[in-house]
Amino acid sequence: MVRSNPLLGASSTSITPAQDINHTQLMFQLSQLSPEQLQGLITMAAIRGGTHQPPPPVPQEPNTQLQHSMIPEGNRNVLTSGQARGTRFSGFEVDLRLISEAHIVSSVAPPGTSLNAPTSRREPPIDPSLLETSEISLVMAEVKGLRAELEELKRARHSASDDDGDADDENDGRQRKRKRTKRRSLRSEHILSVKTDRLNREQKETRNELHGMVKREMEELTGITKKEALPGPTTPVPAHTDETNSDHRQLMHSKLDRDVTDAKNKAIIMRAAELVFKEQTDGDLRKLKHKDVKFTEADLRSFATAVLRSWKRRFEAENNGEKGRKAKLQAQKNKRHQRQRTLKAARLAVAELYAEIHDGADPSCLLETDWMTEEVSSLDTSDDEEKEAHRQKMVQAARLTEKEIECGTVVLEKIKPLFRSDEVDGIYEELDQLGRKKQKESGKTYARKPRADLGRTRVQPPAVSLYPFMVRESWFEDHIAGTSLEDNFEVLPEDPEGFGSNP
DNA sequence: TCGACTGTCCCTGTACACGT
DNA sequence: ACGTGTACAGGGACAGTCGA
Repeated sequence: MVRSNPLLGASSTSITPAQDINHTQLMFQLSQLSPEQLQGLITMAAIRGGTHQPPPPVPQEPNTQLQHSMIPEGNRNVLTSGQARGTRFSGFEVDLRLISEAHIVSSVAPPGTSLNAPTSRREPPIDPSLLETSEISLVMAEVKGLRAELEELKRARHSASDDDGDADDENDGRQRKRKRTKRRSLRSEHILSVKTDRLNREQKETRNELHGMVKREMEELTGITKKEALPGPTTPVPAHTDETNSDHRQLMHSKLDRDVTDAKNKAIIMRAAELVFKEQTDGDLRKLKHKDVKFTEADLRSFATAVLRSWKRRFEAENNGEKGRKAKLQAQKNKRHQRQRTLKAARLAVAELYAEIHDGADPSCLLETDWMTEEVSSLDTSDDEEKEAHRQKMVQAARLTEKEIECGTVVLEKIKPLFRSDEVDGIYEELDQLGRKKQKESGKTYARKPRADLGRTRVQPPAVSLYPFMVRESWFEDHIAGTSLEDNFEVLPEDPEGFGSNP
């Protein structure tokens, strides 16, 4: 099979299978090298390709001699044949195939005898002062960039496959090869974008710190802050004045009516990630609490994208009628759910006390958020008159004073789930009493929104499986049996210890 | 009287799952 | 890869209590 190496470009001639170096594989191998090793390879390739200006005579180091001597006769012919085409990097022509071949040669050499020798014992192959001005330094910059990119990919692969981290670097080449063939997803490319429960404490803290930094950077770049209304598509872009250095600069204008992939949005994401990455990888400017947690610029881009999505959502809720309505509904639902959780937490707080009174019967397992009474502040209707009439009923049921009514005191209406049996209702009632008693004994009483019970109930079965003793028989027979709801809930095989049929 | 502390309620932002 | 729906943690606002 003959195919061209994409890295060598269109001008590349056909090459034999032996010379066919997979781009990714090659870059991966190159990434394993130290800067000195790369420097050696580039120098060798340049010399063999005839593009390298010979440096002034310098004492030949043992290792550079070894590098040279390690090239077998056949490969030397290739290197010197001049048939391989070059790739132009910043005005300097260097043959990547030559580099790759030189690398293959070096990679099979015994450790310590070639390029694999420890960095500390190696000297630069040419006078370092020459590198500063020579074209090689430009190539080095290019290669350095590629190395950084490959480091990101390598780290991502490690984090995606397991949590062993750097230990994988010690694995043999066989395992590495297996890993390389693994399919990559975008998620796996981001160290800090893996599921947060797979991160350790330091990584989580660093993640939060970086997220905050990226967000602040984006706020500065766009002028968008939490308190202000989000700018619309036609809002003029104001000039930003930095009072500390009188630097007048134009704010970057986000397009919140467009996707995060929109060119302007993308530019903001890239810029914010770049600025934070530069700052937080700079030894002097780095402010992160944990100095050794690794992260990539891709992580920061991912965070920046999430920030922009969040703004976009807010913008749409403010400006799109249908989406705004949905957002309001969701907020209402969240609020109700939150109250159920509060109720659960309050009952959980006295569960131990309950168990002490009832021979160790622990009611904690009966406290699912989903099983708690709902508390709603208004009727779900768009009819204002109906709403007001319902409020009046609540106000009366809660026995509000005239003053409280005038102040618009909010009353929460209890909506009891109909599935609950008398026994479980009794347990909840006792827990609530214990809670009230506990608070009374502490001598502290706090203002709470008044509650009203107008007798409304919820027929829907809960999503969480029920214990048999919790189910009200009449509810099942009247509302569930024989209906489509019958398949919508599940009853556990037996009651918990201390309750129902398991006293 | 005032500041510190605490409980309650709710908003906001983040994380995750899922569909496209 | 992206948008969307949803759950939930964190923290702010507010109000009541307590002790100096």
